[in-house]
Amino acid sequence: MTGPAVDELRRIDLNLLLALDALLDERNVTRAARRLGVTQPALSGALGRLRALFDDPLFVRTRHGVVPTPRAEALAEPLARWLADARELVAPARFEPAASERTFSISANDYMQHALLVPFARALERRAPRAALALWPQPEDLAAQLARGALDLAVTIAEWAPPDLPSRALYEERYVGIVRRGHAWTRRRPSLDAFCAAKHVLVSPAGGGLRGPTDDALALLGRQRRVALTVSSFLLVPGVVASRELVAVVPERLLGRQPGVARFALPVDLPPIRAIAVWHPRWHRDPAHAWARALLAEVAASI
DNA sequence: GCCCCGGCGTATGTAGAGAC
DNA sequence: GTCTCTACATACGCCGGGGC
Repeated sequence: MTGPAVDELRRIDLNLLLALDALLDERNVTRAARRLGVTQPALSGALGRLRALFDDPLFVRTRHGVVPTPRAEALAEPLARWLADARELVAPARFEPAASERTFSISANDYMQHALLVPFARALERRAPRAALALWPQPEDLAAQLARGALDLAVTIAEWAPPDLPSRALYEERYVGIVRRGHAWTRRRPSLDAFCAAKHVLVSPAGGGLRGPTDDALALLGRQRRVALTVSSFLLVPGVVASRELVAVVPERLLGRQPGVARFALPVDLPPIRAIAVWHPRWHRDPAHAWARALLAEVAASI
């Protein structure tokens, strides 16, 4: 809206419309003034401004008060509608999951999508059947995507989250080692030497990276492992390990009931995975966003 | 900090109707 | 015709917000 239309609206004082509403209801300036908490002359002044605004007397005096002119009568219904809309506009924002058609865009790596966001999608379908969920891979410019509103939330681990963004802890889990079923390590924990000498599969979502949390933990001990293969997806790891003489270190939940692979005890201590949700501050008080965050935390607590 | 403007309250004026 | 009551309008001063 621009130009003359905006100028017209600028001339309208909401208090004048409230005065008109009270006058239409009470048909008495003194009682309408009392209802609005102002004095009679103040409301009389407001009536004068209303008359100038609408270029109509609006009310004429009678023995027992005032009666509206046809112009004022005609204003009654649209005014009531406008005031109801205005009250709705300033009422506290609400979110109705059952009626919402909002699309929630969430990024996460493929493993977290599998472990957390697939159950979240089921919960969302139950609670907000008309809403939609868009899952995205973790972008390199995560903070920028959140700031632009391209993403509502990102599920990531605390160490990788952009600094200074609001976040909420979701779940913790530990790393486990996996090898092909029947491998000697499934019966006896490997030595650190054997572990470092084995051929490892490393997940590098961005592709090409040759370091992970396992390498950092080994580096603290002055050791190094042999990475023979990198893949871009956690979900590829069990299949790769099941068919070759490779070992991998993966989040515990990834193992599940994967055929052909079995876990083994790691000879090195790794810090737990702390999964968190992060978002941009501008969404912090958005009712729909807060509802989705709470649902995500609820699902995370149940997996 | 000063000035202007708009809105409000107090005091008062005005108009209409009823009682006598 | 005059007084009284009720209700709205007007004059004036004060105050707060906005612009410079």
